[in-house]
Amino acid sequence: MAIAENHLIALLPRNDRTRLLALCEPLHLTLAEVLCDPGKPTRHVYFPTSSFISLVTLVEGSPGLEVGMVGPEGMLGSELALGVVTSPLHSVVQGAGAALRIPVAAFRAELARSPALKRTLDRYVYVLMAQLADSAGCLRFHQIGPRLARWLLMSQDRARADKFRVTQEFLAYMLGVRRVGITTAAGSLQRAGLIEYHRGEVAVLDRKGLEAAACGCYAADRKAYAAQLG
Amino acid sequence: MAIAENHLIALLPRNDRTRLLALCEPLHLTLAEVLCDPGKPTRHVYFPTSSFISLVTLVEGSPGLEVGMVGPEGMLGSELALGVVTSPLHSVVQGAGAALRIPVAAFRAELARSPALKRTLDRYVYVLMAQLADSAGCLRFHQIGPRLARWLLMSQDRARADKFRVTQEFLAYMLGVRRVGITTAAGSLQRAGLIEYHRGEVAVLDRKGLEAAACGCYAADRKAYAAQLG
DNA sequence: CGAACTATGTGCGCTATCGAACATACATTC
DNA sequence: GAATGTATGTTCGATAGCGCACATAGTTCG
Repeated sequence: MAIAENHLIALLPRNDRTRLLALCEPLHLTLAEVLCDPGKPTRHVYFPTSSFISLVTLVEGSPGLEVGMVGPEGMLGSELALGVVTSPLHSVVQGAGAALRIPVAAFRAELARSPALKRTLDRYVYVLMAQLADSAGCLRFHQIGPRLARWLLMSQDRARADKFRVTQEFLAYMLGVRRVGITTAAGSLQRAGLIEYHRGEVAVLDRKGLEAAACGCYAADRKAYAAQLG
Repeated sequence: MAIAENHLIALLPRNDRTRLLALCEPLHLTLAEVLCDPGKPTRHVYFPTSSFISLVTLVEGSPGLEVGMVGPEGMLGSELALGVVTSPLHSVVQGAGAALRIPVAAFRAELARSPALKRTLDRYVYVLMAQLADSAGCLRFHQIGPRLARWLLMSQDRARADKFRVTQEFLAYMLGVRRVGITTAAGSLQRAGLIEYHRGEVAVLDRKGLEAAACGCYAADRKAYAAQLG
């Protein structure tokens, strides 16, 4: 299954890809599952195929804040490419679905063996850094509405579906705002006919319109990814 | 000069260090000099020895926002370790002083030759990522006062002096707030006897007190650095 | 010495967002 | 079909920080 459903794996030359896939164990990620805690040793790397994951930073007893998103275009555990075996971030499953995983030891061995894999990961790390930096600027300068629109687009891309599940409570947590703030912003998007929202189920009705409503960070992120791994 | 004044260089084994230093051109960085623009190809890597540099992200016509700081503990151009020759960020000299620089081509060649250099850079990239993620959380959850205190401590560390030059205007730009916000916050710190501020010259009077006034992000950053490169 | 510039300080009304409490409405289970 | 839980909507007062305009005080330079 899932031969090329993850884009990073798809980018590998045939031989490297085959070897990597041989190490992979397919599994299902369930909503809200925590795949890794900051500081703790990474046990597996994950390549989402139809699932996606939020990267969440914690500072000083704050509730948390999403600073990155990983779906079939990326992977969890890219810090191994840097020779570091702990993640600085929380990783929470945000869209349930399928993923491939590989134990750390096996992955490191393959990393040492496959220069193509190494190069791909290096580039992905760079994309992640760009995403982190963007997140900070977006957080400071953009209002809730555009940030929400951006988030919905990013999720839609990764879920590879026009509908997906997410409560306002969760969204508030991700964006670092009150739930009420989401209620208001989502209400606007809905009234504008861009989305439909009902009890934890969002449907994107007008993709173009939503892109127009989102802040430029969405486009910037995509561009950064495309430049390195497009 | 400057044999081990940069910590990353100091970490290298003698032979690698000697080779690297042979490539280095010492130079003086002047205040507000822009060393690199996002998207543009990196021409040189820089190892500050007594200078320091701000990493600034730009989003959608916003004035900019500091997301990282590089002094004698780090370097500019670590993205080369990822095989990428453009930086995602602006780099602005924030503390004038000495640095070593190496043309990109020579540095890449040395990188290919020295596994120790590669490993050091990889770890540094990881530290930078942690700093970026922290910055985002700090920005969202911490108030101006603690953020300013953190910034002053980070600068003091990198300037390796108790006094350094910085205007409130510049500080406002770095922290992404109004100048007036800095006036107020700096006034508080001064009244509390932690710093002395006069026309672009800050003196840290009470280091411990300032650490207490800073948000936990300062300690977190140091810890992350020490864990990888301490 | 005076002019021009740079750096800091102050005051005022404004807005996005906050925090908390409460009100509905749909969904599930017994 | 009553009860419980989950998801969303509304209201209200509070506040951190904003944008702007203007005041003051060192500094530099002709």
